[in-house]
Amino acid sequence: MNFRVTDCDKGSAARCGILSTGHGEIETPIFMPVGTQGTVKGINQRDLADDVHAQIILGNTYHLFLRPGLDILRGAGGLHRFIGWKLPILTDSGGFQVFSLSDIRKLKEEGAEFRSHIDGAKHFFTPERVVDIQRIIGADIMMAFDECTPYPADYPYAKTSMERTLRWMDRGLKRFSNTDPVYDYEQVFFPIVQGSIYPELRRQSAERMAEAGCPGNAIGGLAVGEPVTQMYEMIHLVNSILPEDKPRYLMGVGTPVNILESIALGVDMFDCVMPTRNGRNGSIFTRNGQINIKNEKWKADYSPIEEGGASFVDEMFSKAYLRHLIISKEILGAQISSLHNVAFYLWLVREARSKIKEGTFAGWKKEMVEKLSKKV
RNA sequence: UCCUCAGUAGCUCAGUUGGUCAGAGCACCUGACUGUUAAUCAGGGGGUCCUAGGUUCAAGUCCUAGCUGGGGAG
Repeated sequence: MNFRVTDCDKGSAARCGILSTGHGEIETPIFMPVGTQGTVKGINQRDLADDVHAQIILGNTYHLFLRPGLDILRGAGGLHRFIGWKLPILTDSGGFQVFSLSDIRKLKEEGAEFRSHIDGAKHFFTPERVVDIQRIIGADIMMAFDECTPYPADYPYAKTSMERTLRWMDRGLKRFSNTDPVYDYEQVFFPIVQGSIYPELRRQSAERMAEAGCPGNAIGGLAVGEPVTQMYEMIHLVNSILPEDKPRYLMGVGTPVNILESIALGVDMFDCVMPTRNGRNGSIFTRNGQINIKNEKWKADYSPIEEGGASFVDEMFSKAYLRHLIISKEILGAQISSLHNVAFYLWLVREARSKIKEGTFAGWKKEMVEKLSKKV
């Protein structure tokens, strides 16, 4: 895998780059829609590629391992073929599930034991096994197994957690180096910086990642409840340590404003469930702010969802119609709002790239942040 | 005409032997949602308990009459 920074913003750490993978090139900064179970919920693969212009999507190791399972994925020839997606895929390792499914897992030095939320069966995930699984899934970019440290975490816990994640990173990287892709394209391995909100821990973690020399690095454990200013401080600190010539991936973030601010801090890759999940629940992101389409005020608003919006649905359907669909719990409502929101996110990063290239990013970002912060 | 059952929130209904009995679900309104156990979750407004009398310290709860609706008999 190769990463090439093509343009740098003068007023901030924002930059544009091209990341080439086994399934083609990705322009950064990029937003990666989340497709946990081999589907970006509510959006089919053709719309995802042709309308949304997604360049890469996510899958999840834990969820795909449980269902459909490795035999089915291997039999299909990997996740790309299984789901009919020709562009790159990044898989999260299950590290987030260590956090989000804390009730049904036991954390040990060796790894994490999960009780399947589907049938209760026990499964032991180790840093090595998670690499093996991601080999079989066939992710272009596979993530190290980590613990997404919960918030708040006191210093001793955050330190223990961060250090274990470092040891897991070493083990995962070793397994990665000693194994080959299952299919006929390159796979790469990204480690994940942890350390909660403690600068000292973040620094240590980031330094070790930098040393490891992987083709890309991720920042995890943020946007889990801490104040946003602290999140930005951590990103700023970590990005000052992570190598400039490698892509930086901020995991699980975030709101459109979070994304713009983080691009300004030098982040290149993002993923978040927000556009799909919030979309299903009636939140519509637009250039002029966030809309709760369930609100009564849209009941008879026959204007387009978003004039000049990024998706074909924006001018094809009205707010009143979308409200009707969402309130009636019609499947199409979830589909339209997901498509709109994800297209909006991709539009946002596309605009950011072009502003960085033009050298007008700072002013544009300021203006956008103001607009995007509003509730309409 | 008689018998019988029912009448409690916008809707469908819970409310034990009269004493936190003014409740639920849905609907409506509003809010959350950040590497997806979420087409989810939380909160809010809203009722002269059909009407009028009566019994009782106390009545959606018991009694009488009426009104409305369902079922049945003639």
